[in-house]
Amino acid sequence: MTHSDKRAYFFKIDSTIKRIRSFMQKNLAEAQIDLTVDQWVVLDHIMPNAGISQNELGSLTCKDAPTITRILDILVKKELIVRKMSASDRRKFILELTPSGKELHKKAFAIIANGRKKSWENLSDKDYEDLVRIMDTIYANVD
Amino acid sequence: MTHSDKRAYFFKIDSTIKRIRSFMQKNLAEAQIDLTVDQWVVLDHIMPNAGISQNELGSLTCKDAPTITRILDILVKKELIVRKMSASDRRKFILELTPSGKELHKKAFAIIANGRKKSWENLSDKDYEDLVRIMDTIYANVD
DNA sequence: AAAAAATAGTTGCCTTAACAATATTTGGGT
DNA sequence: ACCCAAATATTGTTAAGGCAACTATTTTTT
Repeated sequence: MTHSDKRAYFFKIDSTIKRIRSFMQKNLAEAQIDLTVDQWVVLDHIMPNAGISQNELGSLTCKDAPTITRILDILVKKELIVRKMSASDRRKFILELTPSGKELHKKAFAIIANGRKKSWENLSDKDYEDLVRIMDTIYANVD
Repeated sequence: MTHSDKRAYFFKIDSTIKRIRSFMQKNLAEAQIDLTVDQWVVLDHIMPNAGISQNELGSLTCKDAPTITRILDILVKKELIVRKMSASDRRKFILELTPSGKELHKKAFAIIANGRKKSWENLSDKDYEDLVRIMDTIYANVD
């Protein structure tokens, strides 16, 4: 491995993740699901965490507060989630999926799971372990 | 490895690349270099390819034509590159770094190389091979 | 109890990304 | 020579990310 190979690793990851994103987006669109990939990620993290606050959601999804605000604005407009006032802390919102939000989540989950399977073809469990370890190591290195 | 682990691989890569990007951005800022990471990527691809066209640059950097147009607009405004008319094809521009563009590239390269070294700590050459293979496989799977 | 600090969320600005539509130029086929 | 298709670059729209500034609450400090 040469130095010039090593140079490209950021770029390699960056272009791959862009491809995966666009692949998933295409799959959602073909299934007539009106969600962006990031909207999906947010929806998917509210699903098992009913009552979560926006800040907590931001930590889970690795998105900053303004980004969360804006994505939630869109999800509220699409009537997939509701923001309820917190009784104990009037600064906070309590986030919950609406019935149609739950329904869409279920439909989208099938599409995403299928895309994930396809995108992982020809790769092994060992590869997955290695990938996670490498990502976690880099993550810690730049902390 | 459980199914729920496997679920997260897109998210794992996505959050890691965001961290690396922000780490590199911080390093550039601390070195008083007025470049975003994507502006750096574009500049770095023009450097060894003087005379390249915008479309070719887009292929090299995995960015679409509108994105290239807008990043180049910024680089031109910062007087780091120039767009020259192509003599043979009047649809094309010929891209070149200015003297101050070359100077900034040199300065930024040192910062990026250093950041790359730090971010890869505790990882091996074998890890690098595996990472590249995994990324290339996924890339091909979603093509 | 009053002042200060921390927390939760929003808004504004700039940059990047994907997508669609457009203008201009070039090249191939007839 | 002419028409049509392809190639090159630009503009517009919507979404998302990072950063800073701001409001409204809550908590801590004194």
